[in-house]
Formats: sequence, structure tokens, C-alpha cells
Amino acid sequence: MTSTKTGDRSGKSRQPGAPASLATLSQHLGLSVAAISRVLNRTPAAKSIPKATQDRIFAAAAELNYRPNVLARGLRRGRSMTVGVLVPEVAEGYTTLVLTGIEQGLLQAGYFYFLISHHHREELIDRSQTMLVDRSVDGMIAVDTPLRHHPHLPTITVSCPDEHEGITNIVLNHRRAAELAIDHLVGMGHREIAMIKGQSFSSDTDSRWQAIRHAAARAHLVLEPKLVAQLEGDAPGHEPGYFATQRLLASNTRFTALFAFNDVSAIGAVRALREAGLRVPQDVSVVGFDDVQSAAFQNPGLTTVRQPLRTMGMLAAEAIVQRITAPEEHPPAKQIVVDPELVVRESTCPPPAKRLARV
Amino acid sequence: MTSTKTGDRSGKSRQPGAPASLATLSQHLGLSVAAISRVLNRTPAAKSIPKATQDRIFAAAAELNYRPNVLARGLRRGRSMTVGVLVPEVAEGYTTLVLTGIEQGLLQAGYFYFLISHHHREELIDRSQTMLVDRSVDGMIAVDTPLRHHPHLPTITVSCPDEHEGITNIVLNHRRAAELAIDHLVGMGHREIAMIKGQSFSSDTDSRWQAIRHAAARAHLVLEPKLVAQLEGDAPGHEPGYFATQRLLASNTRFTALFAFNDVSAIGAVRALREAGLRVPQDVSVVGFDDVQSAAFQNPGLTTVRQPLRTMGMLAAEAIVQRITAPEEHPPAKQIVVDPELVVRESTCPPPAKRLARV
DNA sequence: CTCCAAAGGGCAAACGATTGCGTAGAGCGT
DNA sequence: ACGCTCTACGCAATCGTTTGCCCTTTGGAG
Repeated sequence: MTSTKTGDRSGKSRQPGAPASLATLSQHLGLSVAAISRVLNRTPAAKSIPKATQDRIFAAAAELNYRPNVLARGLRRGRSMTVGVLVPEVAEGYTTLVLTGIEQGLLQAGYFYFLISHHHREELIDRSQTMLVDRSVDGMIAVDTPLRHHPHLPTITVSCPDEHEGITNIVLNHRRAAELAIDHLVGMGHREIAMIKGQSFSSDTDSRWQAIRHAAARAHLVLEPKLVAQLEGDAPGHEPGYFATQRLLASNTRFTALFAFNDVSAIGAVRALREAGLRVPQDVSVVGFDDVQSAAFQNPGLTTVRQPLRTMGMLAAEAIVQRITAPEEHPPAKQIVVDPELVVRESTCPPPAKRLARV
Repeated sequence: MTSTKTGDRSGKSRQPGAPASLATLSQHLGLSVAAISRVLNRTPAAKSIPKATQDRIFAAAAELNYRPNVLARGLRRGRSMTVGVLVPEVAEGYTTLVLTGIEQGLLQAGYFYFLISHHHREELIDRSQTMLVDRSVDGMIAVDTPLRHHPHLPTITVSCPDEHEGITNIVLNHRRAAELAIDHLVGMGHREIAMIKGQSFSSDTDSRWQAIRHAAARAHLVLEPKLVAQLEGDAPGHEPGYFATQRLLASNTRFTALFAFNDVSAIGAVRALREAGLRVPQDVSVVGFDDVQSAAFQNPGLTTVRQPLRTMGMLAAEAIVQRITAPEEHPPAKQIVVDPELVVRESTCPPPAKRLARV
């Protein structure tokens, strides 16, 4: 049973079900594994091997259903063809769309990905990063995730303005986004506009808020502090927007329009407004953000600032692949900026002539 | 530079940044990699190694930040600690919730997962299966995905009634689910109930339809063929439900209630009804299915049959881990059945006394 | 006839961890 | 003094690929 030292290419009599390895082929063909590997990989060194032999090798590979062992290859090459993707959670809305783009971009390039959601827990973010490194991923994509220590890996972030050496961030043109929304509302005659800021842990919150203040100033609009609420709690659903709106209503300050941090919270807001006896948009116009899949199917259809989320995901995927395969060719850009687009639906209209938003 | 044949435990002078391997530890400690491996893995064979030495080993591992190489370990052990997850798409609604459960269950057990969406394309399902095998996953979870050839791997399915040897299916008690919805509507006085069946490729479609017919018969309800529509097209969003409802309305047949295949399509249905000038629920009651995250925040809040989707995901994760780690202890159950729950919100009410649903 | 290069591949050392054996010394009973 | 059993580890094969280097043979140039 033990393989004799010389003479036979011993590849222990394999059972039919088991996957064929190079050794199996070697045995079958009477060639060395080295030659076979080179040919199958179309290595330059395969140049010297005659076409006839190459054909035999390919034929045998097909016939015996040879499948390279990814672990062995990864071990040897130091490349796992896998990237890690970090997201806050797999929930309706934002993440879903970005993920779709990432997946498409990665699979296209032959990469697989490990998905981890950290639920905004810092310690989980840290642990996830090191777990991914331990899993020998070739790179990481972090979506709406504040990285605290620099990952010693090629990394692309989506909507993470944190400064880290050599990390490219895919980011929306917030300036333009804020202007689109504000100008739309102001253009229809709104002057009392309530705002819902994002949760403090959300990476977009700050930059967006800056942009809103800028756009407001530009439109000679004053932002009444009482009309600024903030999403609270780390629940991913509609509730934070619902409660934030209730707080706005409780402030007893008149507003004819509401600009929410995202569509999901806007939907919560609409519900709170209705429950308070207010009609959307007749009494209060509502503008969301993101244009998630269900935005068009709300009642009323949600006017929103569209982020090209799927595109952003694809860009992230393409960027990480480039960074991995050709690190020097494309010197890391600090950021890649994408543009928003205003989608006007039914949740906005001119303000009521003389009517208190809060009875 | 070449390592002398004997005497030194040569572990090429490592640079500080690089991760420590067993060889590094071996060099550092003056022990063989074998001993270190055994101790770190708490192998039975480590019994004979004195506590003092073990402590030294653990200390060094911590100090040098030793991280086992997963690829090497996987190669040797034939276990990758990775499972493949197959879903139709990462879209709002169903998948999202199941995925959350799967992730939680898997990470808890130390498993990572590769996610692939096949967009209902048969050829992609096949390719995905073999790609996952090529990636040496230890098992698979298929969600709402008809597997065409038997994967020669431990496999758990969620909502896939297809019969395959040794595969456990996590499935909802459809019988009960249909009864909950039908009895709720009939109990309020509805007799003309429209139905929206799922797409033909959706694994739940058939069993659910059987269950609905059964529940209808039990309630002495006749299902008017003109009042049965089916979701069409493989777009994941609300549109199929929207169009299906338009077809129902176009049939010019009176109905006072509508039971949709899932919440996402129910939302599309509500929009179509509104556009036709019908009020929900005053003119037409709507019942959804799943209880997705946004169901409660619809206008009106959606009455729905709740599937414990997150739980189903977790069950799938636990089952696949058990199947992988202790194949013989738990002989594969054919299925694991979970129970639905009726969530009554605002989209249902008794039918209008005498009023045509279609003007 | 000699020399050289190219053609056509093979050998064996990696990659890093796991694991079946093996074995040197210590202690102990007789 | 001998054998025996532990203790405390070490050796080396193995998982499947990749890759630097080497070895033959053949053909042509000089």
C-alpha cells in the first residue's frame, strides 16, 4: 500500500465520487503534477509544452472533472479570492441595495465574500475586522461602518468619511443632495421645514448635516432648532423616524415640511404625522433620502433624494478588486463621488396657505 | 541563509507586522510545532505536557499574536468552517429576515458563509452549487431555491418542498397559515375574496395554494377562478403585486377582500386598489404574508400572516452546523415545521354592506 | 566534431497546520 | 542490573498547489 519511492506516480486509487486532484491527473496521464499545473494555469512556462500534450491535459481535466482545491491554492499563492464585507445589518433599505451592487461586482470578478453585520457595536466591528483578516481575505469593503483601527489590508469604504491612510471612500455628493431637497421644498413655498438627522453612529450624519446647513443658508432659510430632531436608538427599522417625528410634533412648533434622514425613517414619520391627524402632503410635505425599493410604493409615494446605491456597491467591488490585483497601477484615490438625483413623487406639495401644522 | 539540516528551528527571521505562524512560535520557544499545535488545540495528546510548558506556549501565542492560518487548517482537516447560502436575491422582505437569522446562528457557531443570489435563474443555481463545492464549503443552506441536482454536501433548505435524500427542510405550517387568514376574513363576513398566488418559481407557491384551497373548503368558501391572479415576472419588488391586482380589477368581478402571496406584493396591491379609487380597508380588505419589517408601517398598517423568518434562519443555521459536526447523532429529519401567527392591523375590516368593489 | 540553445518536462521545496508514530530519559519494581 | 511504564516531547508525512531550478534530448550553428 505504501507508495514506492520511485517509478510510479502514486495517486492512491481514488474512488469515483471524490474530486480529482492534480495527483489524480498526473497518475492518469503519466505526467508530473508540475507540468499539468502549468498547463492548466496557462503559465508562461507552459510555452515549451507541445500543443498535443496540452490538449491531452485539458481533455483529462475535463474527463476526470478536475477541480482545483481553493484552500491549497490560496495557501500557496497567498490569495484567497475572498473579500470581507462589513455592514451594520442586513435590513430593508440602504444596505440591501448596496449589497446587491457589491455582490454583482465581486462575483463578476471571481471573488466571493464573507458578510458580517456588526449592529453598530464597536467591539463587534473590531472583532469582525480581525476575524476577516484571520480568514485570509484579500481585502475588505466596509459599508456605513466606522473603522476604528486601520485594517492592514486593501480596503474600500462606502459612506465612511473617516480618514484612513490609503483607503478609498465611495461617497455621495452631499452638497448637491441637500440642495436638491431644500430647493425643491423652498421652491414650492415652504419656509418652516423640520429636519430629522441621522443617528450619531451613522457615518453620513455629519456630512449630510453640514450640507443641509449650507443649502439652507444659500436659500436664506433659517433652521429652527426646535424643528431639528435626531434618530435615536440602534434599531434599524422605521421606529426611530416615528418617534423623532412625535418629538417634533410635541415641540408645538409649526412646520409645513419634513426632510428625513432616509426613506425608512421617512416612512415612520409619515405614520406619526397621520396618527396626529395630519395629511401628507396636504398638511406636511415629506422628503426622504435614498430611494429604497419600497419608496415608490408608499402611500403616498415618497418624494426622495435618490442615492445610486447599487452603483456605489458596484464601484466599491470594482475598486477593491483593482486594489488587490494591481496595487500600484491605480494609486488609491481618496474618494469617489457619486451624484444624487431628486425623485419627486406624491409626498410633497406646496404648503397650506394659512394653517397650523400642529393643531 | 539556507537552513542547516539539523539543530536550529529555523523560522526565517519574521518581520514584526507579519502574522505569527506555528513555526514562529516554535523558534521562539525552542519547541516543536507539533507540541505547540497540540497544546493550542487542547488535543488529548497534550495531556502529557506539563502545565508549565503549556503556560509558556499560551503566553507566547498571546505575545506574538499567533493566528492559525485558516486555509492551511482547512486543507489539512478537510473542514473549511464555511457554509454556502443560496438565496434568490438580497431584496427587501423575506430574504432579509431569514438571512439575519442565518447569520446569527452561523457566526455563533464559528462559521462564516458565502452568499450567492441566483435571481431565479436555473443555470445560475446549478453553477452556484458547484462553485460552492469548489470553494470547499462544509455545507449549504438554500433559501426559497429549487435545487435541481443533489448537492453532495450536508444541506438544509428553507421553504423548499423538493424531495431530496437526506436534506432537511425548514417549512411553515401552511395549513395553519391559510386557515388563519381565511378564517379571519370569513369571520368578518367576507365571502368574495380575491387571491394572489406566488410566482411559479417560488417554492412556497404550490403548498400554500393547496393549503388555501383546503382552508376555503373548510370555511365553505368558493374560490372564483376569475378572482385568482398570479404574480408574474422575476422582479423582486412590489410591481408584480401591483400588476396582479390590476388584472383582478380588470376582471370586473366583485371582491371585498384580497389575500396576497406576501407583504411585498400586498403593498403593491394596496397601491393598485387606491389608484382604482378603492379605499383600504373600507372597500377592500387586504391580508399580506410574512410580516416583513415594514408591514407595520404601511398605510394602513398591514394585516398579515406572520412567518417566524428570523427563527427559521436560525434553525437552518443550527441544523446545518449539527449536520456537519455530528452527522450520525442527529439522523436527518425530513422537515422542521414552524408555526405562523396572525397579526391583525389596519388593512382589514368587515366588508361594505352592499357595495361593488369594482365600480 | 563541438558547442549551445531550445524543447519538454521532472524534482522538490515551499505554504502552515495536523497527527500517527517513535523515542530518550526518568523512575520504579524485582 | 534488567525490564517496564510513564512523561515529554520530536519526526516526518500529509492535505493539494505552485514555482524555482534542474535535467535530458534533439537540432542547428559554427
